[in-house]
This record gives sequence, structure tokens and C-alpha cells, in this order.
Amino acid sequence: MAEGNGFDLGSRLKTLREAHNLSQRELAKRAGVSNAIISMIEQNRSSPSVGMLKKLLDGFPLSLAEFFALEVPPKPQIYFAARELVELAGGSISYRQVGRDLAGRALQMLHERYAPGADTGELSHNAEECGIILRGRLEVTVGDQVKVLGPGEAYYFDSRTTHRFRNLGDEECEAVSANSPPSF
Amino acid sequence: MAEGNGFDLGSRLKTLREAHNLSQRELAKRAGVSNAIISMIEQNRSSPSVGMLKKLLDGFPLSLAEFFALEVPPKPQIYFAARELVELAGGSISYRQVGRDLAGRALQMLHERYAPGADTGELSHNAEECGIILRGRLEVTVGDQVKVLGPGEAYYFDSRTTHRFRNLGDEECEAVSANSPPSF
DNA sequence: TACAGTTGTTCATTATATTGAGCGATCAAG
DNA sequence: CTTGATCGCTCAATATAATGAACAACTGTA
Repeated sequence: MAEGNGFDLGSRLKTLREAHNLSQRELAKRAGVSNAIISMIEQNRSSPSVGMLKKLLDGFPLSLAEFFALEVPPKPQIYFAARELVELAGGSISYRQVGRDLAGRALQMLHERYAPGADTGELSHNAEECGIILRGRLEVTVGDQVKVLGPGEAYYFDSRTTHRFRNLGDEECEAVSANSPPSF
Repeated sequence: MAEGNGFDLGSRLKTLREAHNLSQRELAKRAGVSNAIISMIEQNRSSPSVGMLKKLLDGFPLSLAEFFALEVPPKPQIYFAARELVELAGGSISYRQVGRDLAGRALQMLHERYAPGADTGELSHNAEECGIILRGRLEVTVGDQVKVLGPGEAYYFDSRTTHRFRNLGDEECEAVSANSPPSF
């Protein structure tokens, strides 16, 4: 049925259709679909498949990318509840990112938790990286240097040199890190 | 069923999922859908509704706009058959545009046909506009100036001043016009 | 070997989207 | 007032997507 989702696909389609001076039936003919479904979609009484939407947009024509690019640009969020940090990849390591869409942003900040024994393996990406340990202990390897850091201690290095994080202890380790530009 | 459409939504989703180190089941849990449908979608054996796709992308998270923005940029078309000119709005006036997606382009060229009696009404948009009459006669009003143009004659004006086109004769009028930037 | 956990896949059932036809309302022409 | 042609909307029938449970293949552990 209609989407309980946020945005209003129906009226966007309707606006678009009317901007092109097309009736539901005209658009239906162009797109090769029935007119009924356009009525349903515009009322959000039906959630079209991506294929259906593509057919409809071809009638204008407009690409899917363009269509969704017209979306209300989400006003940049400034404050984030702990719950709103977004988990990047579960498992024994938890990365909770501040902000969802970092495209065009300069910073990527992560709230990290390493289970005992957790190991990132060797990493390298094109950025700079900095972090502070909050709780537990974390072995940080950068190039040929290795050090185990504890609460209050920190690191800063060029992410292009291969690096690795491991929690060797038997208690969870908690840290906060930042990349610039976002690269993880 | 799957889309006979051009692009491969399935493998794009799969790539995205694997880039995030998520299994089909993990993603399913995050998105609140069944794991089976992810398998189907990734094989293009099912064409997800926009709502379904949105749920899935929320699991990464990624917006619909971002997802489709990753699309292979369609290599710019250089040559267009007469049939490929895209009709912008039917009726007594036909505007056939050269090229589908003019986003980021500087020019919008239209092949226009005005049925006898056709009238655009008053227009104004933020661009410059130029055209040549090929066949028939066209009354062109720009600001307080009015002139009827015939084959071989032309116009050039700032589209911000209100303007209007009318075919007063009893034969069809054919013209070619260009806007910069695309604004119609 | 055996076991428990995971992976992605398939199947029948259920929910939903889509079709094709028909409805009343509106408008212009005769 | 008719007639014909639109408009968008609704309804029953059909096609398709989505679910939940099961499957074989593969993993690491005992």
C-alpha cells in the first residue's frame, strides 16, 4: 500500500505531470501503463515498483536520479541523540557515525566500541585520522609503530599509512575517532 | 517481475550491501523486511517498490537520491534522430527538445510547431531566447513590441521580459528556438 | 565424525500492485 | 437539451511482490 515513509512521492509525481501539461491518461499512454495506477500512485494509495516509476518518468522524460534529486534537501541536522548515531557495520566492532549523509562534508566522527579480541585488520584510506580512547585499552598499529593506548590517550596519523586496531584486553574498549575527509 | 529496464538494480544493491559487510539477513533485520526478498531483488527476480527500496537503503543508510546518483552517467548523446526529439507538451503546440537530460547543460533547443490559432500565453523565465521561423507565420510579442515573422525571419530577446507566441494564420507554423540556460 | 552456526537460495502462502472496464462530473459544439 | 470527448476516480480480476519456513552448502568447534 502507500508508504508510511517520509516523503510524498504521489504529489511529486502529480506536480511533475501537471508541469508538463499531461493528463493521467496521456502520461499513461506515453509510459505504456494503465491510467488507473497513476491515479492510485498520486494519491499514495499504491507504492510503485522502481520499474513502474521508471516507466512513468520516461514519459517526461526524467531519470530516476533527477527525480529523487528534486527531493527536499534534508536540512542539515545539527544535534544528534545517541540513538541517532548510525551503525556502520555490526559485529565485534561497532562504529556509530555522527550524521547520515556525509557527502560534501569534511568530517566523519565515529563512536567506536571494540569487543575483547576485536581486530580491524590492516586498513588504509586517503585521509587523516585522529582519536581518543575513553575506556579499556586499544592496540594501535601505524606503519611499523605499535602502541597500546588507555583512557585519555590519543592518536593522530595519516590514514594512507597502513594501520590497524586491536583490543587485546578482556574488557570492551570505547573510543571516539575522526576522519577527514570521510573515508571509512 | 524483474525489470526489463536498462540498469541493474540488483547487483548495485548487492555491491552496496557487501561494501558494508552485511549479510542478506543482517540487512533484512536492519530494514525490517524478510531476507528472502533481498535475495530475489539482488537476482533481479523481483522489482522492489520504492517503499521497499527506501527501507533497504535506510539500513546503510543511504538516501534514494544518493542511490540513484550512483547510476552510470549516461554517455552524452551527440546525434539524435528526428524521432528521438522529446515532446515536452502536446496539444496545439508541439515542442520537440534536442536531448533528454539537460541538467548541467547550457543550451535547450526546441523544434516547435504551432497549429493555427495556437497561443502560448504570457511567458517569462530567466534566460535568453533566440529562434528562426521555418514555415508559416508567427506573431512574436516581447514586452510592448509585437511583430509577425515569416520564413527565414528570426528573434532574439531576454526571456525575463514577458513574451508570447501566437499563430494567427490558418496554416501550421514551424520554428526552431534555443534557450540558455534551459528554462522551459 | 558430529554439531551448531552461518551463508544464499527456493517454495507455498499471503499481501499488494496493476490492469481493464466503467462511473459521474465537466466542458464545448451542434 | 443532446452528443462526444475529456477529466480523475473506483472496482473486480489478475499479476506480482513480500513473507515465513525450509533447504543444501559451507564454516568453525568439539
